[in-house]
Amino acid sequence: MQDVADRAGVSLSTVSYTLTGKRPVSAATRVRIEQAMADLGFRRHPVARALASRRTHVLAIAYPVFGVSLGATLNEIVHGAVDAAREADYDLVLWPVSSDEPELVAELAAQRTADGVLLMEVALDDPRVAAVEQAGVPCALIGRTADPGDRVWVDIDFEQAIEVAVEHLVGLGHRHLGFVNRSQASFDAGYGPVVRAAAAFDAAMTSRGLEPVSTTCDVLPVAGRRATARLLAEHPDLTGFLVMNELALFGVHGALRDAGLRIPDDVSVVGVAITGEISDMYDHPLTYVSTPGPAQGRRAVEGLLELLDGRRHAPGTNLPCALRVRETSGPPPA
Amino acid sequence: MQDVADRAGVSLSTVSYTLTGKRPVSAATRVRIEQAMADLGFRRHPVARALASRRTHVLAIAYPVFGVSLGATLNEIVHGAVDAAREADYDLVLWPVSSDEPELVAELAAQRTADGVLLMEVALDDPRVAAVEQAGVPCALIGRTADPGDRVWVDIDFEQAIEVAVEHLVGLGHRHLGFVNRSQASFDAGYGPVVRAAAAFDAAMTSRGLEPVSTTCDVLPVAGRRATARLLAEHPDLTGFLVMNELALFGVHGALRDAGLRIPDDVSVVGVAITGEISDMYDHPLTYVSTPGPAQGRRAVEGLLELLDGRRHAPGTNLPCALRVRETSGPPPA
DNA sequence: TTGAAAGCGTTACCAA
DNA sequence: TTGGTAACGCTTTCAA
Repeated sequence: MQDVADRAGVSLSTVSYTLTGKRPVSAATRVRIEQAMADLGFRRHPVARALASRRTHVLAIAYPVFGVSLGATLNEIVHGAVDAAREADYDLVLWPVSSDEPELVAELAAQRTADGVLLMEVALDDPRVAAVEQAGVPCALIGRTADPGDRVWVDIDFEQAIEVAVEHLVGLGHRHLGFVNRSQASFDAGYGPVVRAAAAFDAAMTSRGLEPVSTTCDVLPVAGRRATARLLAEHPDLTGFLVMNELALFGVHGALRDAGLRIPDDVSVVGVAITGEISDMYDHPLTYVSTPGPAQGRRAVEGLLELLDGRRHAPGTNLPCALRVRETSGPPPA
Repeated sequence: MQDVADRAGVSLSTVSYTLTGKRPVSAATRVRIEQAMADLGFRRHPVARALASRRTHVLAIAYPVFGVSLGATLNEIVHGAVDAAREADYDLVLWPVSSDEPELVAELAAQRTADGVLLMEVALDDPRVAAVEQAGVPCALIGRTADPGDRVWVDIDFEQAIEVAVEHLVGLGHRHLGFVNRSQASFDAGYGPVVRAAAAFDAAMTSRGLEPVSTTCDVLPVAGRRATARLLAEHPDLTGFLVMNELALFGVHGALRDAGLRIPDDVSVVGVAITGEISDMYDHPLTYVSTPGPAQGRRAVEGLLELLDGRRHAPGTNLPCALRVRETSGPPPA
């Protein structure tokens, strides 16, 4: 940077100030400096910058490399986060830690190698939150804890997602719908998405005078197959299925076919909180209610940056999902 | 750190040296210093360390957030890499960049915010390699370029993987095997895994006096379904399938069932270069030839660190795969 | 609008 | 075996 200053005939500090923009610099010298930087192929050194300014200009996202999801969902969030970070001139790195390693997250945060941390797949009582905050690093939650306080959080509006799916099928004429949720274990643990979706489904059905039929299901194709088969056995009149379980989806199809049912002639299937990528993976393009995906990551980053800059941040938000009608839903058989 | 020095009654530099171990420190003072560090809850500041030592102690891995794989395969590699890095006291971060953004990789490397870069899903002519190296940052390849030179690379021994799978099925009595490869586009592009597997399958079959039947197939369940149906139509005598295509696998099953074939009674299915996680996702636990997964990441990191330390590094390696016999393979029908 | 210089928290060189 | 101190490449305060 001294080289740039010399070549532009100014002091080192002026170069720094044209870079940071924290002090007015006359147009003339700015041009000379920029020219000098171009000539010399100058690049700011982030490490030195971080040391001097006590800001790394890096955001980290705890990325669960061993989660149970297919990756597509997480990656959409990451994508949105990356975009938002880049726009704000921040780098976004992923920390490969699974959700049950709060100590690791704590250690990484304590290193102060990132200005803020994004937490994905946040549980109701997530030790990672305290881990990060105790290190004095602000964090944003994708999902939310039981009591998020005035933290930055971005969650999915599961109530709306379920409502939209039910409305779609009921609107097509269905009266008997089954809901395949995620695992019983996560339900028992009070994991937000699972509990809220279960309640939302019951509400959506009963408010329409319909009987809610639902089941939890491990996040595995085989589990989906068994759960669906059981549901069909107990409720042979079911003509529509809501599935909020990426992997189980694949088993659901198998079970329906085993039962001799065609999609969507005999039975409709709607994925809930699914990405387009997953929908494409289905045998026939799956009708689904999409996750807000990128928007979640984006909002989380924006909120986190507001926090960092001391701007007041918007309160937490539940983002809505959008119905995408494709080829697995239609009117019930006559 | 000055605080630690004061409390231990030594100079700042001595504290630094007990930390780095680059200079002998008497046992007595070492103990005092460690005590002082514990008392004060001292933590080294990685940013300052990086600036002074010109080493970040961070390794980055270009993580394709929008790859076509299911994530499980990539994540196994990441896991191995993380472990190896941690053992060597390095941090490993993931850079969320897709493989077709070499400029991004170049920019990140030029920031010199990592001491070395791991590249996954390396193509035969991968611009990322030059991008990283031109920034003066060493890299290791998972997969390999057409001419890896004396770079560090770790690839899968696809020849062995195919051979093992063929041997397994032929050993069970099969004479007519079909191979479902990855996309035609990647074959045409000369992508290593696809080209090598195709050749290996032909070799394994012809060397046994058998006719090799194979097809390329997009990385999608529907594509797998169609490809398998076509293969069956053209070669009704097929009794075994090798599938080196994570997503197509799900479609293969559907096609076989559509044809009224039971697994493994009528037809056997073997996944090639698949992870256990994928195997578990199959309707019945899939017989497969596993990827070396974590070993790939581990070896790549080890090689990269050797490079960084100026130790001579081992040449590139093809890691072998292991056959896992589960429930989708058996003798052909009589 | 600009310059000079004091840090930022380490490492590593030069002496002792 | 230890201490003092100049970097490392920036940001930012204090002066002008």
